[in-house]
Amino acid sequence: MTAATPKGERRRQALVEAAADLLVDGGFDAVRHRAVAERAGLPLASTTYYFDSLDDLVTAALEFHGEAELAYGKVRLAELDVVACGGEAFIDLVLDLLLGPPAGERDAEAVLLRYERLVATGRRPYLRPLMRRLSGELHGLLTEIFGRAGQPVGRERVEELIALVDGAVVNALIEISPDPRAAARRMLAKAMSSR
Amino acid sequence: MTAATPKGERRRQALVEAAADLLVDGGFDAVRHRAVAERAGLPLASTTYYFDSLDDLVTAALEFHGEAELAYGKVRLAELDVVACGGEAFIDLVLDLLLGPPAGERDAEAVLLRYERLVATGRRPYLRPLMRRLSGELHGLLTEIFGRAGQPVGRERVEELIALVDGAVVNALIEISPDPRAAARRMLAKAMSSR
DNA sequence: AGTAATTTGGTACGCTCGTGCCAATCTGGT
DNA sequence: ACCAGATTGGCACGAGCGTACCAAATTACT
Repeated sequence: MTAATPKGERRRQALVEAAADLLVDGGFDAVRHRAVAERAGLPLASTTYYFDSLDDLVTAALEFHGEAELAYGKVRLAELDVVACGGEAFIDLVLDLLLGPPAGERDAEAVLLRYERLVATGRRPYLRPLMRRLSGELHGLLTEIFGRAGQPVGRERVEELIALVDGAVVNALIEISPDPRAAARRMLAKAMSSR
Repeated sequence: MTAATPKGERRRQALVEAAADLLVDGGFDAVRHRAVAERAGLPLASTTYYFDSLDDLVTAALEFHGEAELAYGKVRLAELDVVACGGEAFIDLVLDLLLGPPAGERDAEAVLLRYERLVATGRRPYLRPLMRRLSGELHGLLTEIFGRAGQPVGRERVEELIALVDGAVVNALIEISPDPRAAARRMLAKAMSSR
């Protein structure tokens, strides 16, 4: 069900944002009708009025969150300063695109959803079209960043670097005090310096 | 609670195996008291008698499954034929260690748990000690395989190759017809030929 | 054989969940 | 102002969940 009224559209959007927040805080399991309604300050039934099912709500929340990430990436791309984009700064830029802006103490948690959603797609085929689109746009963004920074790369090389970062992150998640960004940074620095 | 009787120990083990099966088939969410009891052909209460909580049961199931994987890896290591271990065959061996034996049509599903558990550890700190141990043993096994095959590698190189495979897999999970093994194979072949 | 400890398994409690229902209310077009 | 359609929100149903309980049965040990 989609809203037909401006106010209705605002309510629907509030639900999507509340669901996206829950997604970040507690993962897929945290997105429940009642939790979403409460966080949005709306009655329970509004969640079933605007979304055919919980899967619909989860999909909308994931799309909203993914688009926000891409928007952040586009901003970073637009404000890219080609001259001040040396090795260190460039690596940080790539990491910010792939993992989001550094979140300090809560970095591991902030990064987690990026991988939960990949793995979750394995058991939720209905997420595949969305995830493929988001992933494709991210690849494009990254390719453009490399080109703009004077290091043009092919599709294979981009996929290789992304895989390296992603693999480093998921393996870092099991550490006592996980610092996935640092692990990814190490891998990325080594891979980019050796070519 | 741990069993004090031989029969009790057998029952407990049956529960662990049933839970491990459910873990493979349906992921973490599928491991429920009732589902485990039913699959093991035991009454519901046996699950709470032998395990203090569901987390305990999940942990035991994951440990059982992980040990089985390591045992498989050790077998492959033991039967390694150094001469017939050329590039292609060696890559397949490494993939089998990291992803388990090829499962044909259901390969994507079989591989999935290996990554679900990494990501799940992000929100379940109680899994960290176990996952660290399993991961450490796998790294050791892989290092030994490389050495035995006449390509000794350092810790950093092993971690890099593992990250490459893992990253390739999680990114392959969102494809229409996921073939994570093929994606990992491509990455691995390229990385190992270029050095 | 007898007693104590362990194990068994049926049952129930309290809770959360997704979802359906429907009278009341609001809104936009005429 | 009026009315059809959109929206609201309180409520309840049935299912599944983790877990506790406890009398009966079994087992281990002297």
